[in-house]
Amino acid sequence: MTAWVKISDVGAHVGETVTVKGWLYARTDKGKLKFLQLRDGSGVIQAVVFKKGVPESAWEAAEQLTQESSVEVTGEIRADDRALGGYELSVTDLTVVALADDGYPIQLKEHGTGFLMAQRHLWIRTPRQTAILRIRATIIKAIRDWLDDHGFTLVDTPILTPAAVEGTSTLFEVDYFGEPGYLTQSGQLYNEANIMALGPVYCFGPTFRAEKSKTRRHLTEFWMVEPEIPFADLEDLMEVEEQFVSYIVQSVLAKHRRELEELLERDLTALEKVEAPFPRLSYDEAATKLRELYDAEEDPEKKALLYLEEDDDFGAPHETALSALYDKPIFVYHYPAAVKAFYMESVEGEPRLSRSVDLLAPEGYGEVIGGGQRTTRVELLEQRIEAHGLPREAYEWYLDLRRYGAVPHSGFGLGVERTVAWICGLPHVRETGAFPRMLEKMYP
RNA sequence: UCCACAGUAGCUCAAUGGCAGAGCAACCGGCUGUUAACCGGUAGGUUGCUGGUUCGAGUCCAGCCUGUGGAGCCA
Repeated sequence: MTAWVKISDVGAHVGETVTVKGWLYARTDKGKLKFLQLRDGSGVIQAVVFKKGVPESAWEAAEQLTQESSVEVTGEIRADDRALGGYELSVTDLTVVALADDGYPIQLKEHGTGFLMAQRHLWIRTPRQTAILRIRATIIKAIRDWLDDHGFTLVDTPILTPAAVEGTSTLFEVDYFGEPGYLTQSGQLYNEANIMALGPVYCFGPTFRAEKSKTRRHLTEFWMVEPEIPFADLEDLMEVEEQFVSYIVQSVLAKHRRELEELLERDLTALEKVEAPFPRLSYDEAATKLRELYDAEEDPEKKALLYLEEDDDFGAPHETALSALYDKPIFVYHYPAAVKAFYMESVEGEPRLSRSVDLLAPEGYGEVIGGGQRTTRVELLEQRIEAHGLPREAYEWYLDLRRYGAVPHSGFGLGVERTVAWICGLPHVRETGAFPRMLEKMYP
C-alpha cells in the first residue's frame, strides 16, 4: 500500500514509493521517455515515465494524456537537480482519472489578458495565479489575526442597505420586496454603532460600487476590512494603521518569499522596508510637493496630469508621483473637507480641513487605506447631510449615536485587492481574486 | 462617461489597395533528459458587424460592437 502525498510534501519522501494525484500541466515526449509536469494545487512535480519502467497499460495511458487530464501517478521520489523544484518522480504506474478534451485553451505561452479573463475558470490553474490566490489568503488571515490579537471584535455588517453610506458613489440597486435596496459600499456607519456596544470592532466582507470605473485599481465588487475604534483620534488611528499594514506585509514575506521571487518576480527589498513608522505628510505639505513636481516636469503630457487646483483631491497621477518620493507607504492627512465624506471631523480652528488620512502604498500603487476621525457633532452632521443631498430620515439612527454618549472615534477601510496587487507587484487588481467583477464583466 | 490604440486560424502575430501567411496548439509519425524541447507530415479562415468608395478592400471612409491602455470617481 502506497501513501498518497501532496506535491509540496514530496521532499519528506525521498527514496519512497508514493502516489500523487493531480492534473497534467505540461508534457514533453522523448520517444520511449516522457516528462509529465503534474500539479495538484500544492505544487508542481516532474514525473518521468520510461516505457520499460511501467506496465504496458500505463504506457498507453500516458501516450493518450492530454493537457489538464487528471491522473494518479505512483513512483519513487528522487532528488534531481534536472527537475524544477528539485524532486522527480520515477513512475512505476499511472492511472487516468479523466482524460481532458483536446485543445485545452491555455497554453504555456503568452496570451492576451482579454482572452485569459474570458478563460478565468481555467487560468486560475496556472502557477502564477495560484500563488496570487494563496498570498491573498495569507493577507486575509494576517488581517484577521492582527485585529483579533489587538482587542478588535469581528462584527458582520449588512450587505443589503436602505441608503447610501457616503452618498457619493453609485450604488447597485436591488428590489427589496418592492422597495429599493442597495448593495453596501461600506459597513462603517454600522460599525460606529457597534463600537459603542463592543469597543473596537471590524467588519470584513464584500462591498460594491456601481461606478463606471475602468482602471487598473477598480473592481465593482471588492473586499474591504473596516476597523473602527472608540476613544481614538486621528493620531491614534495612524499608529494602528502602520502597525497593521507592517504586520500584513511581513507575514506575507515570511510565508511566501519563494512564490514572490520565482513566480511573481517581486522586488523583495521594497517589501522588506515596510516597517512602522511611516512618513506623515499633511495635505498642504503634499500639495506643495506636488506643485514643485509640476513645475519641474518637462514632458507636457505628464505635466498636465500633475496639475492641481486649490483644495482639489489628489488623482491617481498625484498619488503615484507623491509615493515615488518615498520607499515606504506614506500617510497624507488633513484633506480639505470638501473632498471627503460627510462624517469627517474637522480640524480645530481650520474648518477648511478634515481629520482624514489616506495611506498611499509605495511604487505607484496608490491609496490602499482611506479613513479618518468621525465627527461627534450632531449639528455638523445635519448640515453636511443636507449639503450632500442625503435623505435625512435614513440617517436618524446615525444621529442617535451622537445623542447617546458620543465619543471621539476613528476608523479606516483597507481594500484587500489593492493590497494584494501591491504586495504581489501586479499591474492590475483583476488578478487579485479568483473571479473579479469589473465594469460590464460578469463572466465567468 | 471621456481620450488613445487595437480587432486576421483555438492562441500570439504577419500580409505596398492586387492569390490569406508564419510560429505555437490540435491530429499522424520519429526521438532515453525535456523544462514554452526538437525533426517530418496533416488539417485549420464569413479578416468583429453593417454600410460605403473602388475594376478590385484584411488594407481606405462612416457608424456600431468588443478588447487593451489612460483619465475622472474611489478602497
